[in-house]
Amino acid sequence: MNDRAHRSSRPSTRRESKELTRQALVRAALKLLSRNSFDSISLREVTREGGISPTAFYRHFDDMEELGLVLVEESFSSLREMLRVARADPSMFSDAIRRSIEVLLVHVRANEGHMRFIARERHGGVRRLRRAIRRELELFGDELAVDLGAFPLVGDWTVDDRRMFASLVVETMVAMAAELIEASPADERAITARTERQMRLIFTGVPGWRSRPRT
Amino acid sequence: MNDRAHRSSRPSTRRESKELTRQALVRAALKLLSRNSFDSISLREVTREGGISPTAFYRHFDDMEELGLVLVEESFSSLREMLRVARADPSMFSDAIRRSIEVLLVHVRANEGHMRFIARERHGGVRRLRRAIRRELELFGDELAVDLGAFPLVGDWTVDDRRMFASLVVETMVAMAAELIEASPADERAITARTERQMRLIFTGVPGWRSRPRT
DNA sequence: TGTACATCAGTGAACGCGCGTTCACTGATGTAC
DNA sequence: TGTACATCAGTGAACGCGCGTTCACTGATGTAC
Repeated sequence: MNDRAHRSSRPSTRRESKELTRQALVRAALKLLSRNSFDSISLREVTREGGISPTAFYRHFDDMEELGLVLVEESFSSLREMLRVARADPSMFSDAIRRSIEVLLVHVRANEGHMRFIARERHGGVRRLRRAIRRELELFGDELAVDLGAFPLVGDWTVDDRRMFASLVVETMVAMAAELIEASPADERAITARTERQMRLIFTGVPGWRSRPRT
Repeated sequence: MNDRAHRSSRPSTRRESKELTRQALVRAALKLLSRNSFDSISLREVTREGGISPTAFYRHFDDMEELGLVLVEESFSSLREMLRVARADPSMFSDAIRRSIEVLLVHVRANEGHMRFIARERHGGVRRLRRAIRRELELFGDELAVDLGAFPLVGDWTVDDRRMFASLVVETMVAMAAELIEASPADERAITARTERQMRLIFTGVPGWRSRPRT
């Protein structure tokens, strides 16, 4: 009993190796997605890249769409982790805009596959992926809306206005990420600098914004 | 001689019907693109939808990519036409933001195929299409930067600041268009209203923006 | 205007290829006692 | 601990299908004289 409980508390070798194969498939898909969009890569390509036979794919996913949904979850959990770490960063208070852009830049460079997947499939050819990504971006925006409430004045805005604000920020940041992925390192500075000025312009409007409920 | 000149001044029946077939292929591609992304639709699908045999495709385009580039040109020439008409609209002066959003809304509803193509292939799986669309969006932004110079204060900004401003506006407008395409008519009002507030927030920052050359 | 020839948009058969999915299987890992 | 059986991740052959591209062709339209 003790021994059994002990064994089942850590994954068996079989489970472990299945998990490794699964991760290989996910990584293979992300690699192929750097050149093509999701609805044009094939199950056979993914298994070839992942190093298993086509038939073994079904031991892990019902079909390609299910793999796509896993990619959505993965991509956004890494984004949420980014937000969590950023919140704990003390330099956020003194220079939030510049620091946020820096954090996103680092995240994009460290998670190119995930960010490209989000940018590409957000408006891509697979409905369920579009919906899943839109939903995640909305949740992300809601989280950000709370953080934005910590800025002077914004805390007194209506919930609706904070959401409007957050979605503008999210949109601007996603646009920067998408552009960075395509750009050469030489253009990096120009892109982040322009985005920073755009963010500053947006924030410059804050003191003049008259937030009232339900016009 | 007179007779020949006369004949060649209007398109022959052969040219006309070739042009009609070509347009049928373009329309067929746009229709298929409402369900899939460009790199996952096939030449045979396009010709099937267009009502000709697969082999006749090559009478009009070298390959699918060339068709895609034609779609980019078409999509942006309709967008530029929109901008041209909007400029001549007298109500633009009194209520530019609301009116611009209204114009774009009408354009999206009248040109769903084109706008979906831009949103989808902008970050899609075909490199040449991404580049062509990015280039067109930059040109569009440059045109808009000139128009924005007509606003109070903005006319005195540096070229670089006007471009930064224009690209923020373009990004926000493209995001609205992409969202409208996916949305049900019931959500239309909420989307345009939110975008209008975002635009107003951005413009609220204008008086506070200190534009100077080369920081 | 009439005739003889050139052009060329569109056809249909054919090709080799990669696809998603099924099936019966293998053999290593896990479990019961 | 050892044995006998169960589980199940991964295999390889096979299927029917749609793909892009080639080729020689047809016949209506266009052109020269």
